[in-house]
Amino acid sequence: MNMLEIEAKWNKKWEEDETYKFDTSRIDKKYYVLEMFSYPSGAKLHVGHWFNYGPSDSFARFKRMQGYEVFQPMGFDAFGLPAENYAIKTGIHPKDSTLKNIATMEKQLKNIGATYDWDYEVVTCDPKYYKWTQWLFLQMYKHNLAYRKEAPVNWCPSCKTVLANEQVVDGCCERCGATVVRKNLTQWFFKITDYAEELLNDIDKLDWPEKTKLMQKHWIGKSTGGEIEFQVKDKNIKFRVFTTRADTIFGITYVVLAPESPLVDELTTEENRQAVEDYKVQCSKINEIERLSSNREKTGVFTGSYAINPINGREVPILVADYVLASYGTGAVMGVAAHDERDYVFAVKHGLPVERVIKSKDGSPDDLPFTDYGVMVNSGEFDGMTTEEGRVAVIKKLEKEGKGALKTNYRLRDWLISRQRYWGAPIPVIHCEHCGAVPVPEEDLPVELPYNVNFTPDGESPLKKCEEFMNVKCPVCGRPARRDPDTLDTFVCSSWYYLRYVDPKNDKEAFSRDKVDKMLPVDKYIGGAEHACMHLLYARFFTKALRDMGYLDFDEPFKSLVHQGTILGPDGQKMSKSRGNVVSPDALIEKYGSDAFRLYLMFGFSYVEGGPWNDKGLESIQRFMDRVERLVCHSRTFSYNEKEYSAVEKNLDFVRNSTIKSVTADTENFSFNTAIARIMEFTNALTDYENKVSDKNRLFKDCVTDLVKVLAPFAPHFAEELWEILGNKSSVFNEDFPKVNEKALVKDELELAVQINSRVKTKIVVPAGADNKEIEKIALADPTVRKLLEGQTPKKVIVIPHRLINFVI
RNA sequence: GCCGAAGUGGCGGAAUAGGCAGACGCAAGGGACUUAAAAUCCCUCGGAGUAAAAUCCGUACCGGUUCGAGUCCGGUUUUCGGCACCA
Repeated sequence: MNMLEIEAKWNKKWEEDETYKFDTSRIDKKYYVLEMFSYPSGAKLHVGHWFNYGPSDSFARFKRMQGYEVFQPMGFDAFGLPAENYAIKTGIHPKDSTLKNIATMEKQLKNIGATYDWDYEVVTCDPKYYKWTQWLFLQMYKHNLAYRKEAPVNWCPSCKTVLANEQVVDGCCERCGATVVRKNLTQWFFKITDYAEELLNDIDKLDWPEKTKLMQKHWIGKSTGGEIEFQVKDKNIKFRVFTTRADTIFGITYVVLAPESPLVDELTTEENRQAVEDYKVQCSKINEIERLSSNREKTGVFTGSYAINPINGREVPILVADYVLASYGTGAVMGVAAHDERDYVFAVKHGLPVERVIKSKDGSPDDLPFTDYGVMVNSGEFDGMTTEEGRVAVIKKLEKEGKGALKTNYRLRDWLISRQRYWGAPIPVIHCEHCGAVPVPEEDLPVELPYNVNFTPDGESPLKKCEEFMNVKCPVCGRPARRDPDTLDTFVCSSWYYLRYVDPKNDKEAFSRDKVDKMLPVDKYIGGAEHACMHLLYARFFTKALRDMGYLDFDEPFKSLVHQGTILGPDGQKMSKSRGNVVSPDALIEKYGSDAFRLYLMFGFSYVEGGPWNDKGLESIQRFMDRVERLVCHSRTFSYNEKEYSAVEKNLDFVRNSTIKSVTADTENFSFNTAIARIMEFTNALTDYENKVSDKNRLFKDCVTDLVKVLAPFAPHFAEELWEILGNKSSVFNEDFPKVNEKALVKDELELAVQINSRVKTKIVVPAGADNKEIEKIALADPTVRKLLEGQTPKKVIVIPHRLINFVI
């Protein structure tokens, strides 16, 4: 077969017949399969894209054959940093390069032969799309879920530009090598923390990989504890710390502020100011991952001020140290050297006292620091309380005095959405000297991204330099005002695209409520595990926020989730241009066809694991396809009898039905490699029958028909061609996926392994219905078993139905 | 560093809920057919051991639980993903 011709033939036919157009009249049977949309990078589709889209499409086809009306849209996550960097390097405008890349990728995606309905395509950089991204921002703003505050950015003092984390290499600018510092800018945030509790609680309802759920739980990072208020000695200043271990309050020997805490300036005395300022500069050069590294030396300086422990009036020094983060809790912690690992290391290094106030419950001697839960000692009225009791009792007491409160804290931070970049959706806000930050009226959307912009980095956001964009009239007072020069994080665009897909041409609203309520949630969402915490959490947040605003009526966007693994380069490294290990499928597809290529990807790798690329097995896939083709062609030439099944036929029927059963279950689980292995076994059994049985039963022909059907989702063009060869006029994808005849799977006899002391020694055959007693009896009557037992009476007999019997002697 | 996951033949990978490790395939070796090659078909294929068996060892490493561990528990180690401005 010339696979290229066949693929072209069927692609054309499917398009003409609109085989895969979503039929809205069957919406009650809908099944929404969604793959994470692509970033349109310059390169062509690589092996990784195919690994994502090919198997997902096979899954979609499988669902279609099960009778579902499958909705499988495709689109592009088109804004983002790479296009802008490319523009800076080459002068090619991000819009031009992006649209060109999209055109190329669309063409290539069509070649996969997937069941995408391109009528529903979504492109995030299209003003018709980002109009609604901006509208969603306005809704967030209206519902108090968007606000501005100061937040640090990576700043390259030499390029005078903000850098993405990715552009910072070992603390230096990737372009010029200058040391990157942190600098505060006023930026927009979404209040995702308002939903922390619900985001956490609903995780358990999701059919997602357990590891992903766990990662999100840790990311949200709920911890229950309390806030404790400290009075600063000789100053009219109070501040709070968050702690989960209020029971250690008598052991506080110092207090630490994050270097970025606004309190630092207020609390630093004149003689300490220089040292503190120097320290802050030093800290601004270190990133958070390094800062939190527990084996890094714990640096810090004294502010010169003292805090008063509210429980016992004791004065303790206030220090500044970078192991405390401004973004978590209150940006201040109490130092309990005896009962916290980091505090202990810090205290020892800085000569601070270590005072023990918790002893272990069982009284065993233990080393410092003792971080387990225990019993309070040297703690006045609280002595004898356990950690569990004390951590509440201490806060309760302080609460009565107005010096504390029980408090739940989350590690999750609000979502920073401002980007000081060009290639993104402009933030629809106007800044007026008189009226402040004013949202753009909805009727003025979209705020279109101007084309003629100088995006070379020189200290300003690119949009800020575009006067015709920046200068507008204030929508409230009409006086001259300026637009917000920043654009939205691309994660904002991708947090709602699954909603837009079902209604992409709607120019009255972001999506019709009726449509999303009928089509959502997504039944199967497929994408990389690297999105576990960010994209997947942001999308969940959007859904919940929109629900509360009354725009939709479900709680979770993605009912079921699967992560595909990564195909690495042949060297075992992640594919990248710079490593030069990117594998292009084009030549292989030209040689073997896209079906063989897709089959190989599904057969050769675990879908969830991925692995290093090698194309050694592709030929074998071709051989397999040849075998199937031969079977199909031969099957037309035989004449068949309709006799009752002999043992050979019974066995063939068994293989047929166990194949159907396994392939159904495996495909459901995205275990494509084993599904295809089962189809190969079925093919082998059929070949065997063809070669060995001359008077062929009608069963053979039926099996060949089923073989083509079960293969269809995995090799769509090939199967469609075979289906035609078998004399059918309609598409094989309008057929039902074969159903299991359970009766054919019932065997009269079973083979069991016989173990002596848990080692397999021999096998016995027992009637299928035999109970444990009977099995034991049959085994004991077996001459080989009797010999093995050497006349001994087993101490214990264990029967595992359908598997084995074990004699312990 | 922290969080999450993985480690099985020469290779890709299988092993419902703790029950016959290595399904399926690749590579390799041997054979059949052929003038020959290709294609196709058949056999062998974790290691040691043996004439063949028996037997022993074997799922990263060390230890544990169990009649029985690739699977569960404790520890070690290596690799991969994420760590909030790559998407």
